[in-house]
Amino acid sequence: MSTFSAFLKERRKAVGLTQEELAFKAGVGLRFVRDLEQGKKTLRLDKVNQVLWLFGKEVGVVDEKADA
Amino acid sequence: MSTFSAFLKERRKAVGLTQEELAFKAGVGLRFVRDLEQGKKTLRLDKVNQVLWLFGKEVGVVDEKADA
DNA sequence: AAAATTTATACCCGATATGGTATAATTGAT
DNA sequence: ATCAATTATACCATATCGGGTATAAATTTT
Repeated sequence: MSTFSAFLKERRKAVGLTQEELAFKAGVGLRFVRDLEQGKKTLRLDKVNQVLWLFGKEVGVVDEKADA
Repeated sequence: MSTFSAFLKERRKAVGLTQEELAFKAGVGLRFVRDLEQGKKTLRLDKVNQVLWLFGKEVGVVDEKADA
């Protein structure tokens, strides 16, 4: 499950950004941010990282079903 | 940095599997396992998960530069 | 309430990841 | 040191991701 979806959707709103603004800041396409928040599971690792880095986070190994 | 590389390479050897066996068990191609352990950064999230699940782990959000 | 903004869904296209295979290099065993 | 097994690198094919755009739906603002 894309915990990324929940995490980012919340974080983005917390700092008051639109998907479009976030996409621009992260250097990814708007479509990607949408797919990401929609929970698409086949995203590319590096692109996800580009977004997470905006929040001081990144993709890593966690225990199964764990919630970061 | 693909912490995945280090994590999986070590874990795989710990259980005494070859890349080929791991690939088969995970249901991914041998080439993918190789790319993964080689630290390729543009891998697909779902494929990485297929491998991590074999070890009770998965991809998740972690603090930047953190080591799981 | 309507209007405006934001988000979701659908389509096309180009770039590339994945899988397969082959070969080279490396590692391990005898 | 030789031979076997494992791993690394390279090439080709197919599938699909990411970006862009357009439209619909949903949310927010007034």
